Order: sequence, then C-alpha cells, then structure tokens
Amino acid sequence: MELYGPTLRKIRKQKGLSMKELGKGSLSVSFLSKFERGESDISLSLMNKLLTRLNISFDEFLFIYNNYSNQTIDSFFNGVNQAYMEQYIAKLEQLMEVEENRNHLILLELYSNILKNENSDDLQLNPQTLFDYLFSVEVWGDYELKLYRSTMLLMNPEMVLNLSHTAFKKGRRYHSFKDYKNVMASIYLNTIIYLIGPVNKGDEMVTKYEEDILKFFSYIEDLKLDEHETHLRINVKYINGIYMIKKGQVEEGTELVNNMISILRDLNCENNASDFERFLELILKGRESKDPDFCT
Amino acid sequence: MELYGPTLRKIRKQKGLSMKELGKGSLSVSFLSKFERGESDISLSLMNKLLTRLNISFDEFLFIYNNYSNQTIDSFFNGVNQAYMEQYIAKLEQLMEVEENRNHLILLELYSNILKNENSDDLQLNPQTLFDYLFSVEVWGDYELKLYRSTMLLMNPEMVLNLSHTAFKKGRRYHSFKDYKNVMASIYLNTIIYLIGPVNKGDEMVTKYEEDILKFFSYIEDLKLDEHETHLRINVKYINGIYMIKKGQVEEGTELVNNMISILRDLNCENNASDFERFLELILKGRESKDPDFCT
DNA sequence: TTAAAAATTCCACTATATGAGAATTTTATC
DNA sequence: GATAAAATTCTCATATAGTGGAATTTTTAA
Repeated sequence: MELYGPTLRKIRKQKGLSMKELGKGSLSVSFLSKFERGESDISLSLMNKLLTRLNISFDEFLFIYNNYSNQTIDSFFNGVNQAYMEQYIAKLEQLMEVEENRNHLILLELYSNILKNENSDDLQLNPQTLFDYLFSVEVWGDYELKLYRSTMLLMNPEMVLNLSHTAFKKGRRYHSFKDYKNVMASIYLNTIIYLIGPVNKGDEMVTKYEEDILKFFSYIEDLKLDEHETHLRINVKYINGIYMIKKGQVEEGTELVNNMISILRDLNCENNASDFERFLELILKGRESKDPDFCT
Repeated sequence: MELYGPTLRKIRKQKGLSMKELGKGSLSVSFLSKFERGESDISLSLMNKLLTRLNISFDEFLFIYNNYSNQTIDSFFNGVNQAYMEQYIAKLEQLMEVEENRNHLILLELYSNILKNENSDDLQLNPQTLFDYLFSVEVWGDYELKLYRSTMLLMNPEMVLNLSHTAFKKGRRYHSFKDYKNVMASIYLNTIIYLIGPVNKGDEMVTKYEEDILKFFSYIEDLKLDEHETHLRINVKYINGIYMIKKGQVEEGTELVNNMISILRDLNCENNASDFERFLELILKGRESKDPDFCT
C-alpha cells in the first residue's frame, strides 16, 4: 500500500483548511485523520472528492507526492529516447527495472536490442512488433500517440503511411486532450518528410505519394491550430516550403523556408534555425546532382 | 460512489488485455471482475497500479470517464472567464451549481457580484478577498497560479506588484510542472504592462517602478524558455519593445515591436497581430500628447 | 497562566473492499 | 457442433475502509 495520506495532509495545511472543512459532505473527520496519518488507504471515489475540493488534479497530487517531480508518460518517453540517442545501454536497462510495473515495455526492449545488435533483421523484436501492437489497439490514447511519434523513424515508409492514417482515425477521440495538437502535428509533419523521400533522391516519391502528402497537409489544416501555436505554424510552413522545392517550385519554396529560418533567428532560436538551414541545403544539393536510384 | 470500473473495463478491452494480465502482481481476477462490473469501489493504491500497467494517467482516465471531455482546472477557468467576458450572469450562476463541490468559488462569486453591482467598492467580496486568500496559501499550485493570472486585472498596481513577487516565490516548486512556464511568463508580462502604466499617461510609473520592471524581465530570463516556445518569445520581445518606447527609446522600440507584428502576420496570426498593432498605436499616441496627470 | 474553543486522535463498531477457488460462460480449434 | 482452453463470474471468508462519538491535544484570547 502506498501512503498517500501524509501528502494530502501537507497540501491541506498549505491551503489552510481544517479536516472538518475538507471532509465536509464527503467523509468523516475521524477517517480523514486516520488516512492522513498513513494508517489507511482510501477509495478512489473519496480521493476524487477530496482533490476536487482542494482544486487539485490527480496528476498534480502525484507530482507533489513524488517530491515535486513528474513521473508521467512524457518523462518516461523522454528518458528512453535520450538513453537511446546517447546509445547508453546501461541506462536503458536501468529504466527497464525502474519501470517494470508498466505493462508495455516494447519500446525499451526494442531499443536495447537495436543497440546491442547491429543486424536488426533477425531480431525477434523488431519494428513489426510495434506496428502490430499499434494496429491492434482500438482507440489510441496519449501513450499510443506518443509511442508512435517516437518510433516512426524506425519504420519503413509503408508502415508509416499506414500508421499515420491509423493515428488520424484512432486518435480522434482525444482531440480535446492536452497535447493532442502537438503530437498530431508532429506525426503528420514527420510523415510528410518521410513521403517526400530522402534528400539526395529525385522526386519519384513525391510523385508517387502526392495524394497522401496532400491528405496529411489537410489533416494538419483540420487541426485548426490556434494563433498562439506559433511553433507548429512555423514548422508547417517550413515543411510546406520543402515540399514545394521537391515539387519543382524551387524559388517560392526556398523563399518560404528562408522566411521561417529568419523568423527563428529573430527569436534567438539558433539551434532550430541552423537545423532548418542544414536540411534546406541538403535538399537543394540533392536537386542539383540528381541521382535518382540512390537511396539510403 | 462513482462507478469507475466499467470505464476501466472499456480501456482494458481497447488495449486487448485480459483481466489476468492486467491484474498480475497487484490484484485478484475475482475482485477486478467485480470492480469492472461496477459492483465495488477500489482503493487509490490499486487503481494507481492498474493505470500504470495500462500506461494511462489519472487525468487521462478521468478524461475518458467523462466521455472524452476535460473537467480540469483549465476548463473551469475557461468557462468562468468566458461567462464573465460575455457578462452572462445566468451562466455564472449555473457554473456555481455545477461546480459546488469545489472548495473555493471565490472567483465565481466575485465575478457575479461585479456583474450584478456596478459599484464594486462596497462589496463584501472584493479583490482584497482574493488577495488575502492568495497571500495566505503557503505553496502556490496550478490553481493559485491560474487563479491569480485570471484576476490580475481586477487588482490595483500595488497588489499586483506584491502578488507577482509572491507568485515567483511561492510557485517555484512547480517549475517542472506542465503549464508552469506559460502561466509564469504571462503573469510576469502582465505585471510589466501594469507597471509601465496606462497608455495615455507619461513615464512616471516607468520611472517609479523601473527596478521592479527589470526584476520581472529577469524572472522571465530565469524561466529559460525553450526554443520551441516561440509564442512566449514573441510576447516577451514585444513587451520589451513597448517598454523601450515608454522609456524614450522610441525608434528601437518601435522597430522591435513592428518586427514581432510582421512575424505574426507571416504566420497568419491576424488577430494577435492587430491587437499588438492597436496597442502600439495607443502607446505612440500617448507619447505625443503627453498629459501627465490624466489617469484612468 | 488559564479557560474556552477548535482541531485532532482514539476506540468500538459497521460496511465494504479484496482474495481463493469453484462454477459458469466465452472463445478457439478441429 | 463437440471439446478443450481461456476468460469471466459467483460464493463465501476475511481484512480493512470508513463512521460516530468520547477523549485528548493544540490553538486562541484574555
């Protein structure tokens, strides 16, 4: 049993409430006392009432319980992705222990397999496993959306094409949930990048997938980004510019892209700006020395 | 007792898990069955284990439980503020009933009092009540920060000055919590606007509060905004430009401000852009016809 | 310092959350 | 459509969540 009571007591005191006031209408003072002293667990319903009265969400409560640090899905993904980027196997294995009570450690296992074994074709656990899992889940929640977003790069274009459409269909119910627009927009943008094809290749893929690409742009349109979501707007316009270049509208595309880069510079986002710049250069170089059959 | 079980069952099935798999290591299948059928409540500890295994947060669970709609602090504030802006008393009173189990309806009461009674000086419930509450709470959480953000405009400059410093001090523990940077940045920016003084007034307030204004700019600095937080960056630079104008550096300030406005236009944020533009005009006009003693 | 008031804890009791294993229903396979 | 296997529900026993009220401690105010 976890001892949530003492944390609740702390919060109650910070807000200057007595047990009587807090419990009014939902539970007895005597029980509240017992619970706050860590001598009893509490039912979900009662806890919900208490937190509502305190104007605190469950997530905020757990944030405090964990000494003002987050133990969310996001921090899980951040940890895993960082360890993977840094090729830090020990860290992945450590995470695997810490997070063992999660049901679904596919991602961790997959990453550590990839890091241990360069030849990833004969892994029992390969991107196909992920694909199968994601495909089997009926409604994608926060977890599935973020799981997919952080593993898109491991999959081949056909899988990505398929799963991104699936994300659209199976994730829709979450449209009013917190990170939805952010996650969705980055999924769609990554998909478009994928379908545009490698920088050093010609425009076969753009042609082949043109319809899909336009569809994903329209999905982004449907998100109805708010005016304050400027970061996403910048990214959308940037990718749009890249797409125009690939399609042959080199001048207009380059202008759009450069406009976005200069906006980032104006806002002192130097890292983002130079990433964008570097990618633009690759795209432009790729067009000059067309080498249609070379593909990484 | 709330019936959370059936929702849990729905989620479990969507993810394709059996009760045995879900309960493994934390609770018995027989109890899980009873709970999922809505025939029992469940303890907080057990529910936490279940949700962890399902890779779902409490807030996400409640989102689903409420038919995929949010009942968060944010949506509460949105509703209240909207009703107030639209001067819609009936809506406020309706909200008061719906949300009656929250402990703290100060905001609602205050708003409906203001709307009912133009002469707000002799209200029993006035901004001072809010000030006292906020001042008495030891650690400001999500609720206090957002409560303050949405009521700053009702208070006088001295209260704002005091509470914004308080927000800095008492809100710090939340620095890694979700909306923290956003809320804090808008509090600091609003404070600066406040201290700069009314548009049609001279620069007495800028001079009087110069030290504080610089302090709040440094608080924003301390937030270490990420590169992707472009919206905040735009706002910070904009306010900085306004401040420069008020201080007498009219040319540089105007240039900075116009730069931000044109960025917003480039990103099709027409509403934001014209708001910014309108405010800039007022500021510039205020400088021309200096009328030092007139104050709204 | 002391008495009154408020807040909290303790204790005896009741309601219900939870587990073990048998009985039943559903699913899968041929 | 018969049979085995898997998943779920049911029955009953027990641990513990939760209550009312008396006893104790803490706070407040003179």
